[in-house]
Amino acid sequence: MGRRSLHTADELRELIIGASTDLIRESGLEGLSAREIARRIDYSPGTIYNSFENLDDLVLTIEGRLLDSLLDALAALPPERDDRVRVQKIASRYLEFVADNPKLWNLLLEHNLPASRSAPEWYRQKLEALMKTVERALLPLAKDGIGDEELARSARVLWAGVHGIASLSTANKLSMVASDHASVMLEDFVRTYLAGFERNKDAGRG
Amino acid sequence: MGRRSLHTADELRELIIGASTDLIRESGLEGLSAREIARRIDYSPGTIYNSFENLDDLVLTIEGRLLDSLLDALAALPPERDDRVRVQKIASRYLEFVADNPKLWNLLLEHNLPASRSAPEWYRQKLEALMKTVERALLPLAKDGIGDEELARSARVLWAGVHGIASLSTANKLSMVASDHASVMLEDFVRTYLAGFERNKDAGRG
DNA sequence: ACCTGAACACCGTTCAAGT
DNA sequence: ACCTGAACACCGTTCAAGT
Repeated sequence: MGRRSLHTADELRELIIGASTDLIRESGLEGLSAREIARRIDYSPGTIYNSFENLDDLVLTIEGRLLDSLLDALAALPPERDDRVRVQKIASRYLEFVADNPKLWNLLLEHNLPASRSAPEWYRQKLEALMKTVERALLPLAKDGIGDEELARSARVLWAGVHGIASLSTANKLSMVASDHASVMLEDFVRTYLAGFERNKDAGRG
Repeated sequence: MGRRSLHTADELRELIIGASTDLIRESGLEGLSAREIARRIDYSPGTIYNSFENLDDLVLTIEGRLLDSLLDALAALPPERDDRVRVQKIASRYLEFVADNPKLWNLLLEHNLPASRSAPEWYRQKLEALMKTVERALLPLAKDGIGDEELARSARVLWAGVHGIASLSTANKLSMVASDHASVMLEDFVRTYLAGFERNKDAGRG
């Protein structure tokens, strides 16, 4: 029938992203389907493929926005005098963010690109920005003259740990973390890790 | 047509599990379908539903076997005089296991039961057994008179961290961990965490 | 008793045809 | 130019009917 320009290309794109985000919030990646999106925005399934190459691209776009809002949330954190507290705040803001958007966050873990594709450059850059945030927070606690590489590794290790706790608690995975205890565990983890990290400052390896 | 008893119920069950495991090894959870299993074992799709209630039950069974073999692998670890080295060995045996069975291991992360179901008791027990292994390894490094609860929490925190590194590296997720560096990061993580953990032995909180 | 295979209610994606 | 909707190749699951 060719209903023409009821929405601009941009509006249509946003409609699709909005409906998809709703669907994922409601029932996760499993709940997302091109046909269901089409039903909700009152277009035919085929239309979605004018705005996005396929569902993977749509999901990647949503993941990108999610990473942006996490970056914003971390950037909005008030300044902190105590460097250890600053790392703690970053970690708990992350946990809070994940807890506020559990299904949406799970996208980042559940969604696998086909083996033939790897994540686009802009996606990698957002992750890189995230790591830089952690590195900056960690730097004041590091021993003098720590190398870029060692700092980067420490930040990734710390982040992986934070991520492990957050993801196990939120996805209710390996059901080992009661989610109401996640914040306690996280604080415990960061404190313990930082204690070990700062110990490196004074002495060599234990 | 009712081809009768070509295989016993048990044999059929094993055929299904075997074909499913192959499929997952080849192409992950996405590659698994009742119809494809049926094709491979030369039965009709309906037959699978005589052996398993549905695909979730089948997947849960496979996850159980995977956890069993991890438990076996950890139990087979040779004794170790140094307590810190023992924890390191457990962690790296875990990483090795995950690296050897990446897609299969990903089941544990990707596969979500419907909200209406929670994991069966036997499943929780296997996870509990895993945690006990970590707790036992951690105990000699803890301060005297550490409480059961604190030990349990520390073990979970340590495990979550190990898990975070392993899962990010294997799933190639958040593409922040070059997988050839995973073992270095893991060693770094365990060393740093243990240093912090043991510091608690002597002093109060930092 | 065991197994089939059609049936139902779904998918993602493409593309000729319509306005 | 934009959108449709039928078409193709798939799903999970059920269950009457066959041997």
